[in-house]
Amino acid sequence: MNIFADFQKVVEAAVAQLVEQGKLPAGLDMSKVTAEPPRDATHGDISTNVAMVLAKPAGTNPRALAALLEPVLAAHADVGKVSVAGPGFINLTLKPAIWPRALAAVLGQKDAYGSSKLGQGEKVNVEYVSANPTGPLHVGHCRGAVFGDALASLLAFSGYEVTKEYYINDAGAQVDVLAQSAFLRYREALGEQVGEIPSGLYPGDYLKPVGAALAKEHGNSLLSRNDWLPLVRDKAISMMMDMIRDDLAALAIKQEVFFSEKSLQTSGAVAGALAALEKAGHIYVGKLPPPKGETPPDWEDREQTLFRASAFGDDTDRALKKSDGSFTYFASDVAYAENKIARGFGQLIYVLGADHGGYVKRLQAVASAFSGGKVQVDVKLCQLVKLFRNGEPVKMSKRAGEFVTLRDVVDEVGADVVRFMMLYRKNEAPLDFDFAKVTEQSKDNPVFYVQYAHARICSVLRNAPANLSGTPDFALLTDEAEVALIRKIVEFPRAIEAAALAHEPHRIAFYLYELASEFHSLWNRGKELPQLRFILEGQDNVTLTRLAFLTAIRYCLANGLRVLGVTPVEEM
RNA sequence: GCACCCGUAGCUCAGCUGGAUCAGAGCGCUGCCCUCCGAAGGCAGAGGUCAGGGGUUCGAAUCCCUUCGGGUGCGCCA
Repeated sequence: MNIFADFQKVVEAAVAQLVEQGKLPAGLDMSKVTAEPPRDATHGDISTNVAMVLAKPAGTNPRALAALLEPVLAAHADVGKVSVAGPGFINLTLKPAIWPRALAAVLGQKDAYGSSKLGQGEKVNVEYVSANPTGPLHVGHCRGAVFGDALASLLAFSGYEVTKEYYINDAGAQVDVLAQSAFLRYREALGEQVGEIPSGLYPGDYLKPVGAALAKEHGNSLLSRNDWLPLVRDKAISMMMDMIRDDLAALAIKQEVFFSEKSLQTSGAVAGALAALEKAGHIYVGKLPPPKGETPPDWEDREQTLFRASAFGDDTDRALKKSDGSFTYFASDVAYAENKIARGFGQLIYVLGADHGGYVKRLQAVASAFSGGKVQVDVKLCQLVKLFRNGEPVKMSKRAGEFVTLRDVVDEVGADVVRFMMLYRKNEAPLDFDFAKVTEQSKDNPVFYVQYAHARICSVLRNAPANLSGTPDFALLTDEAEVALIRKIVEFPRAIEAAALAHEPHRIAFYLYELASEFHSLWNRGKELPQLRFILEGQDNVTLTRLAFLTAIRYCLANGLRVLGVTPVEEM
């Protein structure tokens, strides 16, 4: 039950009724009409802008239109009072009976409270992480990983059919370097002294097991073969991907599709995709102008095979083949997009690092070219995470292989903390992550604060006497703090829906923080006003009511946390 | 030079896709609240020309233009 969505329909019906009576013209655009909680709760329970939005197209003014709508809305069974305020807001105060019904609905829906059919089963592809399979994930990958995963589960919760996907970059030069690095470790495993790993190769110890595995599998037979590279490469990639999957599992992330870039090339999909574009007239051979301003010193003016991305909103056309005729990385992306679209996705979401900003338009251009503009592409760019330890920035040197791995962070502070903190900020805002702060058990730490609210509720429920008699009666919840919480509970589905539509999971994190805050506030009122406590001896009806009330709050907290992939803990 | 992101309180950031006593939260600062289900909390005070300027309309922190300031990226790397 989402009373705001419900009342939006009520408002629309009221307009339709007036149209039918000939008091309003037909064909009014309802898309900007909203029904939302008013900023100030004293204005009522639901506020709609219908009169202001429709006044002009209806050829009247907001106050007059509001006056027309007022009696129609007042006739609704759940509406207690209608008032017109300000420039033409219509405020509805609902009859008190609606709240017990709303709370009862929450208790009935349990774990499903907040879920919806918003997406109507539309197929959505969320691609995230997609780190090169050349080593373990590092902190930089954390944010995109968590963000993508939370967004995927948010969309699934909202009625979309979501596929979580990882694109394996197993076709470029970097995996040959990986193979060479692994081969060195192989020789090392056979007893050779390899010394310092030459620069340009991957120095990390994590390739030692790959070398050992190769030695175990092949003995020294690879040394005498000159075709060892593909074999070593495949083994190394496979072991790196196992490691990456393990890293992701530590963050409770499990993607279902791991899509190989190489498979696109070997299967001919890349050539096929280019042929399709060619046929549609989106490809030509030509020269790109050098970038404005400083011309790169190594600039050579050469002909390339180009995609007419500029026809689809990109700044310039994009190279599909290098000057030597081989495919660019982007060509694989083109084939990959074609593949995704062929699989029937209506929306493609890419979660990328902020350094891929220049890539957004060409991805949209490709999808547009293949789908005729029908498939939507949303690229979510995640800004950098800055690590701190007690206020001091953590230094990382990539050259020396001294980067902080994702695993290091998760091992130190726990998956729940990492996940919540990564989501407690808009994706396009940079994020500071201080090891000391995020593990602190105080209200300064939002993860803790929200979890604490949930644990406190569980604590009360544990302490409740078993043999209460009577029935809950939500009409007994009349204190302002209680009423505020009921409103907040009722808002939950709306918060989820808004977050899903905007592809912004951080909104849920903020909602949960606010909900927790209202709860802690009510709790403390119980210190000053003992009659507000949850468990009251000898007043079973009140106690039962408040326990049911707490349970409803708990569903909001737990369901919201679950969407974010954070465990709702019962004790701390 | 071009494109994208950002600019809100001393600090870190929200602001529900244009709404109303709307300028908010947390930290920090000042002062309060445990005989009581978890004080691991809560309440109150001080603090901002929403970077500057213009425009769009009933209405702008939010949309458009522009200036300034910060970040990222910019043919064949992946």
